[in-house]
Amino acid sequence: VITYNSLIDGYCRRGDIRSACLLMNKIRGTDPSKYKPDLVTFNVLFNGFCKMKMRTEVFVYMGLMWKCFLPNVVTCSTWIDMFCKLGDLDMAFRVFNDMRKDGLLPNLVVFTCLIDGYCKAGNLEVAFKLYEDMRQASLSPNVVTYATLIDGLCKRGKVEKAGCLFSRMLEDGVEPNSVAYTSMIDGYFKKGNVDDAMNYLSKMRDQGINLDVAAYGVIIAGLCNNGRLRLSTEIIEDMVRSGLNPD
RNA sequence: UCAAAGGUU
Repeated sequence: VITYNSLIDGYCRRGDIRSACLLMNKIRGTDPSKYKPDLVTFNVLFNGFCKMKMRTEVFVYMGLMWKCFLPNVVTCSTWIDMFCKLGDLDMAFRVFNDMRKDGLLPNLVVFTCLIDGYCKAGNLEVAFKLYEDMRQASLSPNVVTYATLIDGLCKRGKVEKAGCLFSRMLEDGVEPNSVAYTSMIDGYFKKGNVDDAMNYLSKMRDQGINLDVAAYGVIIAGLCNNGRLRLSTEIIEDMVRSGLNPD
């Protein structure tokens, strides 16, 4: 089953949902006590559907799953993430409430999915309320949670608040990564504040965090959009020197 | 063996 699950996961990641489903149906069809899909098989398929925004297929397989398994935390976070990304926050919240009713404890990932959903919908109030809720549930926000909130603030133009949250993250003992820095840098560039963007870039480098392709993309575009073409060509040279190719 | 965050509009 583990081998099958990995195969199905591989198909899903390639975007080949068709092959994934065919394989799933095949192991469901080999009735005997030979192979049976387990909950992970369903989770993997759900994730594939979610990435492709195949909402109706999810409902079909939900029905199949219920016949043999109860959803676990991974199942629920996959559903919640999908509904959030489809913009159906009410449904996402419903899954969140239902899982608690069924005695499942939402974990860090579940909260972070919801927080991201509300951030992207522009509802920072609820996002921060969830951030408080998770702390009250004795869950410690990690760098993904913080990066999500920081990006939400930056995208709404609240770069100063994002900077405060960035500091709070450090006080909280959470190590920033390239994603958290990239959101801050992007936020400042979009405000036309090249100096503070470059400040965060220096901090990032001081901490020995390697710039990845997304980080370079933000910096290069930011410098270009702010008329600093000379500097941006230097950054491009850096990127090439570090062995990354502009994509 | 499975779930969450950043750049391209």
